[in-house]
Amino acid sequence: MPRVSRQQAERNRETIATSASHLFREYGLKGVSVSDVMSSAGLTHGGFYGHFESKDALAAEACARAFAHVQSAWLKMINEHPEKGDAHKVMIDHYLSAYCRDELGESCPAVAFSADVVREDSQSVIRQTYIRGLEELIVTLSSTLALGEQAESEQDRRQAALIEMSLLVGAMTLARATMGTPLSDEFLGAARKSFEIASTDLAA
Amino acid sequence: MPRVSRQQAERNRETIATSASHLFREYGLKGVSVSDVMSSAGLTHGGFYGHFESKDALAAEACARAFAHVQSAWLKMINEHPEKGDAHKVMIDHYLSAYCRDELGESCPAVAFSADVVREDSQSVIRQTYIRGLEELIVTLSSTLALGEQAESEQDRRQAALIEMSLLVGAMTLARATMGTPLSDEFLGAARKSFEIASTDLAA
DNA sequence: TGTACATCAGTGAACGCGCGTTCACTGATGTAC
DNA sequence: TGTACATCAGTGAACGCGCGTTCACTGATGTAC
Repeated sequence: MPRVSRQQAERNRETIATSASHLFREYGLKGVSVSDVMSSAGLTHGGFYGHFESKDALAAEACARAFAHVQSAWLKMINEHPEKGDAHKVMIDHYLSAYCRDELGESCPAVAFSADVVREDSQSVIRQTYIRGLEELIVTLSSTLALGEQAESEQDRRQAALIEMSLLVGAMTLARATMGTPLSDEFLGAARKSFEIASTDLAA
Repeated sequence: MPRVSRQQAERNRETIATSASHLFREYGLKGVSVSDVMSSAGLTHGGFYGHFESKDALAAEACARAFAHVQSAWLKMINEHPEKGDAHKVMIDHYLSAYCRDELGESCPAVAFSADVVREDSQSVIRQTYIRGLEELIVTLSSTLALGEQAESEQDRRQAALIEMSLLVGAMTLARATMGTPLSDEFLGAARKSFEIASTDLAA
């Protein structure tokens, strides 16, 4: 059934990218072949290079899409919780939920792609994509911070956001690596508690 | 030059395991072949299966060795800094140093193996090795915590250790992924600052 | 609107390559006398 | 201590396999009249 309509071809491209975004996050860049992605999209492997220049190019696009997805989810939460600090709490609770830990394919790209990105050289497209996506998440996270009443500097906000981002990524990484043991829930619980205490401190 | 002495054979096994421990941390389990490990140890690939049952078995041993190395480094710091809280500060400062970020081959195994471990099934030897090593690091880290004067519970200590471990792993992961950009140093700096503030709070 | 034909999205065989693992072989080591 | 021989650590060719990528082909789509 070759030669589908242009509209269908564009839809196929979307499906390939979406499948890749999920598969790469679940199994890693080297744990998924081009054939895996294509059959997951209901196609055969040969047509791949009509849509993407290389596996690396697909990986970069999959990474960008994953970041865009988290970014829009966070913006949605911010819109839906206009009261100061509410959105922040919702975002953190969702990020550190057991659901988010278990659904590897929906994983936060900052966690899922980190190991692969570290091992790419710094000029690679996926690395640049990762850094841009991460920087945008930090800015968004920073915007939700309701620090104390005292005049806090912009640097304080950014620093707080960097620490929070690190804690989110670290707790999720370790909770995933220890999945199936009590330690896994302990990591999520401890991190959530840490955010609660910080909020209380700031509110006081 | 086949048939070396038993002593030399045992030394070769050590070299293979040590090389693997460094290579796997730098390039990931799937980024290093058995041939890579063997030639890094100055041997040819064929002899590998005389020393290890499989690549997976080598990976598990390499992971165990990396954890043992960090554990002994921490215990050494604790011994050398008996004053309350001093060892903790030294450990944290070292962990979050630019040197530790840049030397991927010497990397903390909790960071380096996390992505590979997440993608192994929960019965795999490397996963069990990782979890045991991580749990031991947490206990050691917990033992260095000088919490406030008020009677803190054992749960408080453990929770604080889990949070600290998460922050260490997250900050290092993100600093590595953003290496070569200013953001990388920002992550390390922000995390170090976070530990300082926590210490000040506790001291007060 | 209908026909003729060029286009090109998708197929599946094929490419060279490197992987984890096996194995017949070699020759120094270790042992029995 | 010296000799004869069994052992076995390391070598390198070979195995089947799956990878990323290419390409000749097919036939429905898109277009020109």
